[in-house]
Amino acid sequence: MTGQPRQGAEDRDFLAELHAQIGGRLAQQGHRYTSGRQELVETLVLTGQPMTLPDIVEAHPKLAQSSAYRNLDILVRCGVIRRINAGGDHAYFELAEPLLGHHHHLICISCGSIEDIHFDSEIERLVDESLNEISARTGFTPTTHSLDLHGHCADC
Amino acid sequence: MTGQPRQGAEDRDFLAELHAQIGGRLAQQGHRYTSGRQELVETLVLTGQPMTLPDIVEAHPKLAQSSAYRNLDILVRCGVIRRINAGGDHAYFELAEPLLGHHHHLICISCGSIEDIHFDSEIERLVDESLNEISARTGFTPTTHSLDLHGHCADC
DNA sequence: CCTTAAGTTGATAATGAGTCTCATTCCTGC
DNA sequence: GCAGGAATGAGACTCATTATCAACTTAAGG
Repeated sequence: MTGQPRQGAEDRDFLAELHAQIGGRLAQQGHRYTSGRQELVETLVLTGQPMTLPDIVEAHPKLAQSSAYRNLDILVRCGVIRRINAGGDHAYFELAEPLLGHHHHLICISCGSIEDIHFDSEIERLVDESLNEISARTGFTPTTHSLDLHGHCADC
Repeated sequence: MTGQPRQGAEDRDFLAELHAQIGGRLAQQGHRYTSGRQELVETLVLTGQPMTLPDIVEAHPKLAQSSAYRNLDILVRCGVIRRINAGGDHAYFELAEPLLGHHHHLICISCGSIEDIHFDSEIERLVDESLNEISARTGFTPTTHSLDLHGHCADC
């Protein structure tokens, strides 16, 4: 479901529904779902992997840098896009979890690339339990967790 | 062991041994363990929580900003200190896991504070298993994992 | 339609965390 | 002691990201 570029016929339906959902979310916050924002989202969906801003602009040169940054920020605020701080020069962006599903990342400490991975749901359940217990004990109110694996990717 | 400021008598032994270990690591890479670097380490140890560079300089105004950055970088390269990218303006620094033990973080998305937490070792074992399996399948060579909880701290 | 208000865009300027430079100072082994 | 390498600190610099602002687009009323 995740991690694959989308192009087929049923994926057009997926895109249409996604756009509808996102349009709703933006409207709730008094924002418009303009063509530039749609292209931003489609670029992320079609790539199927987290992208940096230079990645995005390169893949879609029509998007002005300043607008891309501004729109990514708005989409992040609206919960449509998630910003990933991998430690390199640039932040990475991908669809937010409500749209893409809960998952984690393989982060290469050599080349900085990021790949999505999915965990066994049993493990997720156990981790969630632990986290909830810790939250209850410390008065911390969790919204999400991130479990990322750092190392060297197959190419490095 | 972690998360508590250190001041007591047996903690002086801990510090002495720590300094010895770190000195060895630095020497291996042809670096000296100067007083500025020792103070950097002690500030982190005594605080017992991840700190940003402004935190460190405020706690120890003798340290010049440029030297602090340079020395943190060297200590990170030598595996003595770990850099945490929490997403805020500043990176956080803490003792590396070989010195502080494996642990995770509560990251407040309001005020940006970071607190150390420890997991049940059984959970850690299961997570490690999953991660190893994923690594084997994808050709990824892991060095470490990060499991952080994002949300609002008790004060926010 | 016309108007108006609000949202958006893109070029550009500004911000600021982190890095680099370099002259000076400090160590350390000989 | 002293020569050579390492470290320091002040300041200049880089560059990802944000803010600014005038021009443009859109949506809703009247």
